[in-house]
Amino acid sequence: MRSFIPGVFTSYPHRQRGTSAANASSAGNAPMEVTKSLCPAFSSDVLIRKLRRVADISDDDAAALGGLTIQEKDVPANRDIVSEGNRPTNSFVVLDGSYKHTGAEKRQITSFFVAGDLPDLHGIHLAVMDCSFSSMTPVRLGLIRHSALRSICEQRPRVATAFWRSTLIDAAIYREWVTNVGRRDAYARTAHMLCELIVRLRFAGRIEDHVADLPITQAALGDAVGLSAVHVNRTLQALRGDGLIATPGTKLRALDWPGLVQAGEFDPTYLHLKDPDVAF
Amino acid sequence: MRSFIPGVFTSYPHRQRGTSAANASSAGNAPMEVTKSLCPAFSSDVLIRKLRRVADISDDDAAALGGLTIQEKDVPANRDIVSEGNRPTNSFVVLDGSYKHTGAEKRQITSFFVAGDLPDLHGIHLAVMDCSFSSMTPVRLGLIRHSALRSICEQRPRVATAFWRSTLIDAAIYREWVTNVGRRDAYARTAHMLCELIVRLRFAGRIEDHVADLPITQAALGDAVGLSAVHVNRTLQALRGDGLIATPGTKLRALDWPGLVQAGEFDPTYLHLKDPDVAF
DNA sequence: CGTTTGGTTGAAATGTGTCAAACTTTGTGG
DNA sequence: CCACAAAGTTTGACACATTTCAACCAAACG
Repeated sequence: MRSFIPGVFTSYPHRQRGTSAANASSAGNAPMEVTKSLCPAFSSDVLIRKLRRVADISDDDAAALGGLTIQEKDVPANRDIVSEGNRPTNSFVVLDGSYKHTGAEKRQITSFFVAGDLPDLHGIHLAVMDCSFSSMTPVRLGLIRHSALRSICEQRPRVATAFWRSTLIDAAIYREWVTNVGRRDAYARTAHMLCELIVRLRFAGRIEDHVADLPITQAALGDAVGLSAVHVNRTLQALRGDGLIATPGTKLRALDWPGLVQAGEFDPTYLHLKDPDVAF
Repeated sequence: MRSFIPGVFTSYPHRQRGTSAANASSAGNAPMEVTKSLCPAFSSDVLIRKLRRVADISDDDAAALGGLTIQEKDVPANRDIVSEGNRPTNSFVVLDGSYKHTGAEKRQITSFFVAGDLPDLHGIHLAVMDCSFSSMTPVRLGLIRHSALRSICEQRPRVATAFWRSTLIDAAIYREWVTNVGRRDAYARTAHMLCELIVRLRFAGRIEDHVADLPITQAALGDAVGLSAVHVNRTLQALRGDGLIATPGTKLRALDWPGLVQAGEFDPTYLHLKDPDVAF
């Protein structure tokens, strides 16, 4: 009985030519085994906290957000939530657990998501998904109907701004990933990715005692940084050997945060944190 | 006397540690030699056409957009327009010419922009720029104050949606670039990039007789796809050798569009074109 | 307790980068 | 309009980071 792990989500393009067309047209919600429940108190709390990290939200706005109908769903690990080509009518917030974005053979993960994140918020205005989302660990999601999101955006410009800003930060992260994958060698690249994950987990309140629980397989890390699993392994060994990190079990501990930051040429500006207390 | 070339813009993170801090804090508009002029008729026309390609814009909305004050500026090639760390009070639309997004030593271009694009629109809601923008060719820009953009967004939800959608498409393009750089080899990678550029130029009405004017140096292409200039050269030779493209002068002609699409595993879904008549 | 999944290792293959030089085109100033 | 300079392209040889393949080990799982 494994408990929910504060973790990460990913998103990745599907690229399964041939077969994808057929699957893709089967619109609507992707298949997933779920335990439905309705518990708006918790889920809207996660959402509001996230938005407050991203933008200024008045108590009025928060109250309105609290009125949103959020349908909670528990999804096991490694399930597709949304697939490329889908035309979902919901977006979702990650309440707990980790989520990723994947592809077929030559799979590339284009982002990880942690509690509070809104991975497919862009679905409000982009009808057809251009990528897929799936869970990396057991995860709890909060589904919010696009119609509800649109109407709250119309009524509350401040909330609309917050959502917009959230998608802009996602974009900034993608930009940084392009640079990471395009121009840094394996060592710097993985260091950079670990820095980002640590900061985001920290910001989401998911780091305790300087130890992040990163339920990420080395293969998945490789899919994110564009390296083979084997080489990720060797790179992690190098990082450990240099005393930058320790990886007890599924955890990740930054033993030498300044060193790790330097190794990854990590500058958190692109995360657009409202309170950039990134020091570890 | 070189005429304006319909072209591309780029954006790239600066990464010039040390020195950047000093330059960055010199906020406001980046230094550029400009010929100012006020010609809203032309510039708002470019803007409206762009937004109509992106979302549904009523005539009312278009009229409101036509009322925006857009300050035209001519910028020579290879000038910084906005630098990482800046806090600009404008965004700009590319009216004509090409624009890129750059960095220092290990420079990575994270996007190209063509006429109609709004490269730094995210500046409305993200105060500090996390990347730099500069011109690749002589370019004509249309500056629009953030305050003006914000107020039109408040008054006209449809326009706000269009702008938002535009930034979401930018994000989708970044996502695709991550995949491109992370998982495709040099051959597929460059093919994919050429496909994207051709489609976007076509969509912007910048392709005549199946020939795109791509005033892009091979080094710049390399900075975009994460390859060395030398290897880009060899890859282009391979593409030419396979009869996929021809590059007479600064032009680019897709001799075998289906072949190029296949070579690049190019699927234009991520561009979210309203009218996906991508056939060449 | 066997099976699966993920981590670790080694050796060989290869794609891409680097360096350096020649060549070609474009731009500039006399 | 020519001549030179600068910028961009092309070529070859070589170095090396990363991939691939294959096997083994450890831990988690049912």
